[in-house]
Amino acid sequence: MTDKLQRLQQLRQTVQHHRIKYHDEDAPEISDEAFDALLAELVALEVAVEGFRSTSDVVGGRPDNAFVKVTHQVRQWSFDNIFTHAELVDWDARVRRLITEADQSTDDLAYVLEHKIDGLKLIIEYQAGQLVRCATRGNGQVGEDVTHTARTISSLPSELTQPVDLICVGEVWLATADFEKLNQKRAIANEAIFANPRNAAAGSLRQLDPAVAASRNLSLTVYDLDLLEVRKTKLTPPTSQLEELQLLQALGLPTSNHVVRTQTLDDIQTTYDDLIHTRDSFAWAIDGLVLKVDSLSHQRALGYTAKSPRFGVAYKLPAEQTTTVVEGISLQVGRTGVVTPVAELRPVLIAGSTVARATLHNEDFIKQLDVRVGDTVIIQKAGDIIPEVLAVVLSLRPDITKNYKFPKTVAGCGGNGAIERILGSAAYRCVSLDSEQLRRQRLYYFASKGALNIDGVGPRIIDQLLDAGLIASAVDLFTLTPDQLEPLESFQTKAAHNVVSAIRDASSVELHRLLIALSIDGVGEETARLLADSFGSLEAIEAASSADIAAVYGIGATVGGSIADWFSQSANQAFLAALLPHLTVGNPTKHTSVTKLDGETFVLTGSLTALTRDEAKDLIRRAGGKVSSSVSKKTNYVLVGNDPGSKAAQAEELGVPTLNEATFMELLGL
DNA sequence: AGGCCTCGAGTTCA
DNA sequence: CTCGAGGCCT
Repeated sequence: MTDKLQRLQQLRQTVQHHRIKYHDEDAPEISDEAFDALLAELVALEVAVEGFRSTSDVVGGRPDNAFVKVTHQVRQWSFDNIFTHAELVDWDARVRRLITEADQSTDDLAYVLEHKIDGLKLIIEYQAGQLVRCATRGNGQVGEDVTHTARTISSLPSELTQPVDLICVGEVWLATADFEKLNQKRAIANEAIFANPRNAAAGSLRQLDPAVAASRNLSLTVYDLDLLEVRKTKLTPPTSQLEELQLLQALGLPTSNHVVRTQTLDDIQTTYDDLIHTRDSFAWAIDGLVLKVDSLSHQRALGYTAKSPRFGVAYKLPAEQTTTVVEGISLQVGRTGVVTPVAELRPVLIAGSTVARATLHNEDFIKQLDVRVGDTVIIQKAGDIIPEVLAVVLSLRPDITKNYKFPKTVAGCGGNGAIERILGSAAYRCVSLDSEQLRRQRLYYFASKGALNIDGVGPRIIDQLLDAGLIASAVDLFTLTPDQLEPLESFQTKAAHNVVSAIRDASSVELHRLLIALSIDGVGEETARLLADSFGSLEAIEAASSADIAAVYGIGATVGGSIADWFSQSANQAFLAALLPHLTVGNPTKHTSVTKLDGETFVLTGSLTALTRDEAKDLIRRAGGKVSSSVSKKTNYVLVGNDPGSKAAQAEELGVPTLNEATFMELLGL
């Protein structure tokens, strides 16, 4: 290290130290004049050694431009995502329709395909060919100034080949190999590891100290031209996305070598399928394929929705995976006393949300993966929602780890907290189901949507009521008065009345909902409906033997036994006797022969617009149809709403006809 | 014994 | 909303 460099570093540290003392701690150790002298020397050295001023403009520990809000001159959109070939076909059809409606020809419609790099969007501004500002995307309208760190990106030219004014957009990325090395180093240094290359790139750009950013070796791929001032130059404005890329390249900006222009969907699908297999062979991480309509005139015809441009879309590669660290393994006790181990993860961003926990299912699952506290694990979101632990990265296992031993006792279980393995199952369950926590959870369930559906009374409210001693069991809910609630913290007069009236509303309850609310083993929505419909009243169910119940189509010996057992226990009988006087139980009415959908089975996925899912289910049942929760060959129709889950794809696979909301209403004659 | 299908449990949004 | 496990039917 040269003397100058060393001096520079020492100066930086010293200046930073005094800044903090002065600005943040209000306890300066040296005079203002002395500080100014140090700062002046630092600025001079920075220019001499690095060619630009970085931390020299700092006030209170930050460069005064750093992270300053920047209002983008051109709004920064992001494309919608698609995941399947079917969605691709739909998108293409819509593009063609809209172009035709705009009186343009689709004969020359072409798409440009680019890698969707897993990085961080950067908006770059040049004036007269000189780099003046770099900003993050932020919320699309306002970002943050990161010029001081972006300047350290070696492929970002500080001067263009022509003295133009322009604003362009690119992706800042960290090579996968560098990302992994960086994380290993950080793991050894006991620093938080980055979840993915995108976070690492973002973290590097958001450094105060450009030297740190420089050490990260960031790269840039520019892919879009937002604004170009061609006066005073010989340039002609581009008329297509491809020409934009060529122009950006000619100006000295780094563009991608992996751009494809095509007119066919087959080519797009082939490129996508290839990318699934080759994504790991590129230096950058790829999370999809960006498709853009090539012609700018077509793009203008297509325009924007409130959320995103219509002329492009991101065709996402399957299931994002990432790594994180298991910081602990905790045990959850469910309403039924089943004990589930859960991995407490270092929070990590995956598929658009932060994940901090993931189920480890049971003892066998933990053994099979050999997950230990301290391990780095690979996780993914199954169906883009539920985080799932896939594997342990053994090479990153710390020196001292212990294999996980399932405990013998669990806090939250009744009695001494003992648990036992359920016969013939991988799961453990509390030996004693009589504990404060379990009663609490059964009470949450009692009030929940599927059971009594007491509006606005969720776990939080129930906790307050229990803790204040206002209720001991579900029975006590029905004698609450607003006066009792109002003294509680967080309860205004109105809220107190709302809660009491919600409870009153819920006291008029359909039989099957009451059955669900009782937390009988093996009794969920469907079984409860079967019971209600076959026996007609609670008294009839109470009187039935386990054989009587098992005789019901859809209920077998195990669940039949569990139901009869529940009603035979004196504690449960006492509970019912106390509860029933407060309720008006609605026995099921025999469906009068409306047989429009006679016996046909429906499965719902996605969200509906005109109806709620529950309303749709109700309509189906009232028309004599059945609602099931998973798609099989026996399913007659799958009703597909917005943002459908995997069931839509499953329907396609099994050849089950799908309905959208409109065709569904038609079918029902509405 | 094979397949269908319900239950139960996980989680993260607005 | 989704999946795995296990109950239930054929």
